[in-house]
Amino acid sequence: MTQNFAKFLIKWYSLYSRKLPWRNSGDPYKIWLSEVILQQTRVDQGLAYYNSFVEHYPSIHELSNAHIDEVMKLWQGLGYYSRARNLYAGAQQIVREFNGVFPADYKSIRSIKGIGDYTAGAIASIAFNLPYPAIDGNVLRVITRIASISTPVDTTAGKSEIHNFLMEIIDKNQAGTFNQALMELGATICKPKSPLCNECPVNEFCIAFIENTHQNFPVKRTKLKPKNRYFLYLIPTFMIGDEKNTLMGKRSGKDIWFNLYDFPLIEASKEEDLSNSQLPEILQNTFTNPDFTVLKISGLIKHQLSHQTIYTRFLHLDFASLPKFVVPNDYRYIPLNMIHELAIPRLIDRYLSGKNVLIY
DNA sequence: AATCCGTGGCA
DNA sequence: TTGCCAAGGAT
Repeated sequence: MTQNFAKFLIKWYSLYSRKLPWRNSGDPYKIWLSEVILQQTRVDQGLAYYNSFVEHYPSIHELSNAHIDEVMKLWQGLGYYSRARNLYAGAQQIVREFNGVFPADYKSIRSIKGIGDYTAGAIASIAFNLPYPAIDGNVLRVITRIASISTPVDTTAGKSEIHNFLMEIIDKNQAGTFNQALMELGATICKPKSPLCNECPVNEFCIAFIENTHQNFPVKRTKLKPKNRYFLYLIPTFMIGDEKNTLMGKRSGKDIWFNLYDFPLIEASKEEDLSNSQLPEILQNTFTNPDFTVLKISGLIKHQLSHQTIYTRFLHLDFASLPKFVVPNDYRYIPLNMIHELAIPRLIDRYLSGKNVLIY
């Protein structure tokens, strides 16, 4: 399959590829510039920036002698501005370490600021015809479909599997063309949604096409979709001697904020269960002594964690006696001025200092 | 391994 | 309209 795959792919590329200014330039600088501009960026969006950069800085020499302010100005609006800073730093690095000549070996290319695995492979293959794969998002999608690879692509195992597969099918005599063709195929035919499989030059090699499973690829590590949680924190206050206290406990178990301290917590599965109308019942089910007054209830606060979104309200209760709970627990008496001696979640710290994000 | 960086396309 | 997503590199 290998030979015909590359043959069909490259034939298709020669006939149908978009004509872009950096293609066939053979200039490592221009290829580098285009690859950096196209990181996370569509061709349509980056094209004008590429032309502008080439005009202002025809070679590494001009770029390395530019002023950073001007470089940033030219990059303005394109986003991911560290790319511009790294590009500039990279130009100076090439002047300093490689006498101003773009290095022609993978290791040196990879060492340049802002050049990672993908960009190094792209430059090495396109500018120097070295047999390295260039694995961008397009290639990831194309290859997982062709080879029906279900290993998540955003894992070390998945990346290495794709890399190994590519090393088997890459045309080592024209790796640059092969890589560009693969990316072009991903961008124009093997699209994320509604791929144009009937126009695909290599569909006969594609397991996903044959099995009609293209929509299953690429697989990404199931990022636990942020789950919503609804908290009601009770902040009871009461006097012990002449000192005002509250209750806090050390969190345990498998949940978030393990070993941090927080207030008595009521958690519900939906926001309505914590609405004002539910409060009397909640309090009745929580405390055995009803000798408290409700001082204040906060608005709804949104707190974003990596894998969950927590909506919280804080309810301040002032007790005439020591709070007694229906369900036994390990809450401890904490003088108010001692709260900040304890490790507490950012949500609570921000609430206490008035720096939280209110939904309403 | 997880998070941040920006913008535009898309449902 | 809002919210989600996009896969590169550095930290």
